Amino acid sequence: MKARTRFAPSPTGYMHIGNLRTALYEYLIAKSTGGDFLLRIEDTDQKRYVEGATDIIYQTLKTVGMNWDEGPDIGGNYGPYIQSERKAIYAEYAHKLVELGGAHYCFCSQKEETESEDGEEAAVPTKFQDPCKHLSLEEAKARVAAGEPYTIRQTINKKGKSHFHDEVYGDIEIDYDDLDEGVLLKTDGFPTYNFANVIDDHLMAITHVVRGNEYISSTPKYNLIYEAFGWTPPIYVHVPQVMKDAQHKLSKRNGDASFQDLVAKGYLPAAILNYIALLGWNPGDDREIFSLSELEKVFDISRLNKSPAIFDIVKLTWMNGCYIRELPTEKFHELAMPYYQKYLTRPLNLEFLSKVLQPRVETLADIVSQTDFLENVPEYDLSFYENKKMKTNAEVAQNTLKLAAEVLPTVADWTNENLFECLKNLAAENGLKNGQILYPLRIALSGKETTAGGATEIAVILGKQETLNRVQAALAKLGA
RNA sequence: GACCCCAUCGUCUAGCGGUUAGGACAUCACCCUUUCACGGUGGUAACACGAGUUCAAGUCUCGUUGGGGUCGCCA
Repeated sequence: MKARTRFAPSPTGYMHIGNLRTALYEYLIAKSTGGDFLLRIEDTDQKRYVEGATDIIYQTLKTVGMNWDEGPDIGGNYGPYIQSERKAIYAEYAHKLVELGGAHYCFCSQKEETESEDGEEAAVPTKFQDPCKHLSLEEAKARVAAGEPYTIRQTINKKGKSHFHDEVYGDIEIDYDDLDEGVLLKTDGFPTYNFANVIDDHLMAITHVVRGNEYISSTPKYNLIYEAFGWTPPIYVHVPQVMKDAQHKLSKRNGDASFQDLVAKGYLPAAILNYIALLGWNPGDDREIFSLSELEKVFDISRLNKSPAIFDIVKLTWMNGCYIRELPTEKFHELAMPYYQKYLTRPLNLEFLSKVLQPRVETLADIVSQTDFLENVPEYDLSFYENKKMKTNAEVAQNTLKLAAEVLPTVADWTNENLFECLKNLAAENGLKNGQILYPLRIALSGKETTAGGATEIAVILGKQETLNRVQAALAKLGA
């Protein structure tokens, strides 16, 4: 069966991770069955609309390669795909639903609704008993015709238990009495999510509805609407939340990472996508690295998880490192270039820098901290030359750096291989361990105890002249 | 408060009645080594609790506890 799924975000800001994961699962359900994935913008709440948010949605989906088959920008046979452009459709169906007995006109003000019978705000939320429900249809219509502001509210008269099946959670049973008769069409004529969703999903022939499990409790209400219209409800796929920690779900508020934040921090889109796919789903074997097209091949709804997953930036970081290492060298260099801006005016060997950096950074942003010494040697303590394993200290350094200073100028072809070979021979000739020359040299060139790259690699990056300068400066500092 | 959902190492998870409870990240140790990292090897670490059902329960049932969600003219 070819599935038709939809990603239906509201343009209220940037794309957060949980949202993107829902989109991914929708995309995968469609593509793993050879079906279509569509994009629908749910902008029925004008107050929450954020300028530019729609572009972020397009941008994000495109960046990760989740292309949609139908959507606001490319059209399709089921448009329009922006809910605000479908206002008339909802109104038509809402009034039809009233005629069918699935809804009624309501004239209560929002204030009346939130007050309990004795006029005080209820401490504990109680079910709203709508007095308008008992108005006769004629009377209600007359008031509507007279221009009185109204909403259309769902009518729930069923008794007993409602049942539905969810692909992830199994069979769910909820008492009709626990459902409230929510507003379907607002005073401003726009539908609420509760209504627009049902209408659109049916009209757009959506087969699988994927959404957060916070919608489980209200699903029977949607089914009642499908039922009233004589429509078949879609297959439900409720997915667990993506959490920040055990208590809090990932939210835009507390500065929790959004997709674009992560990208800005140097995470690769493919790695982010791969990581979130595994947050609530697994392939059934030990594989963890998947491209989008590989996911399309192995994805299976039945392997979706029920329990919430905590977003672990540490594991994402590891995975991102895997992706960075797999990048072609030229590609990595290209991605690294923006981080080299302040070094562009210097005669540094940036291609070689990228080669040294690639296997050891986990995010592109790591490049910043790994390269700070290239501009100039930071102040460092002579104790940096102290290293037991390498058998060096400031005294040894003074001697070995002197030796290096003599031989380095003679190296004609300034490559890592040549330099290493040369210094290794120097060590052998003088009965020293390689580390006794290389370690002090690295400190001299970088001023840091740990660096990306060894002594000779740094020498290549810096270039011959700068290397010789730094060795002289270090010797001076050592009092030689 | 009512209703719904969830529960395996710190984290993501495998497990679908019989396993020495497996993998990955993290962590620790060692190896490799031109520091750090990468890579390699090994270690520490989990079935929330209590009753049942069964020859046998992480796996099924019920309860308890803990956590999350819903109860908006937000989605």
